[in-house]
Amino acid sequence: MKTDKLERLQAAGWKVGNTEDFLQLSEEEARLVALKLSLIGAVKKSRIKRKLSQIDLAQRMKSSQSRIAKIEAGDPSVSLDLIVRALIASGATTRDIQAAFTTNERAAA
Amino acid sequence: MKTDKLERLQAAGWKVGNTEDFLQLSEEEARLVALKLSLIGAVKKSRIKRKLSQIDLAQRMKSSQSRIAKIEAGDPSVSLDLIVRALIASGATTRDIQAAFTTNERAAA
DNA sequence: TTAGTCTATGTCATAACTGACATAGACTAA
DNA sequence: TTAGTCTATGTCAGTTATGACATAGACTAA
Repeated sequence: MKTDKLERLQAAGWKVGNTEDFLQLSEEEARLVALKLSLIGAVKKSRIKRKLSQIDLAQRMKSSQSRIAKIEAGDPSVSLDLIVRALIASGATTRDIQAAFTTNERAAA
Repeated sequence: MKTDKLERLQAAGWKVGNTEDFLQLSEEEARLVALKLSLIGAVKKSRIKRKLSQIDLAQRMKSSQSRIAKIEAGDPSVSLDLIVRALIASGATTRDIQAAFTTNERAAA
């Protein structure tokens, strides 16, 4: 764990002893969430760019409109698999997907 | 669809009329599979690089050794979520993940 | 040999995800 | 108003993914 974060947490009154596992996990969890959000944004951006309605995209990937809405709303029931499938189906290029990751990197830094 | 691919498929005797949806889907499916494989490779590479056993990595991400083995074996029961979580837990940097995408891009080109 | 470490594979109950459906809200155009 | 299009949200039965466990194989070192 990074020292500055550790200090901030300790200053906030956190006991940072055997809770390292927990903190470590949180940081990784946060990274995954940030990544998902980034990809979700890319889905919506790509869909709009191609002038596709949620129904259009749903048909392309053999899903349903409600699921597309949930994807874009960041619903917790949506898997990373589905997000990426939507991204691909929406016509996003590999470069677009990479860009989403890059955005994620900036946000995490 | 790209013309060369279309021609290859037609030459192979495929009827490329109203089966476009199917072919389109296959192409997207293939892209997802390629992406997964690429990330799987990155997981193993990152794990080995950090000298972690499958058990070590499993503990880091609160999973099990058998699941790590399945990830690396490309078992169909493994989700993209789990692969990416393993990748993050293995200590892979965002740059490493991006590199996996780059590899994928080359493979798809 | 024996023991230890690491990885692979199968199974299973539980948990998580999915598409489909209903329904509602926002907005636009007759 | 009315109808149409698009999106949001809730529910649910069926499907898929999960961790845990057992077990086996490969390899190394005593």
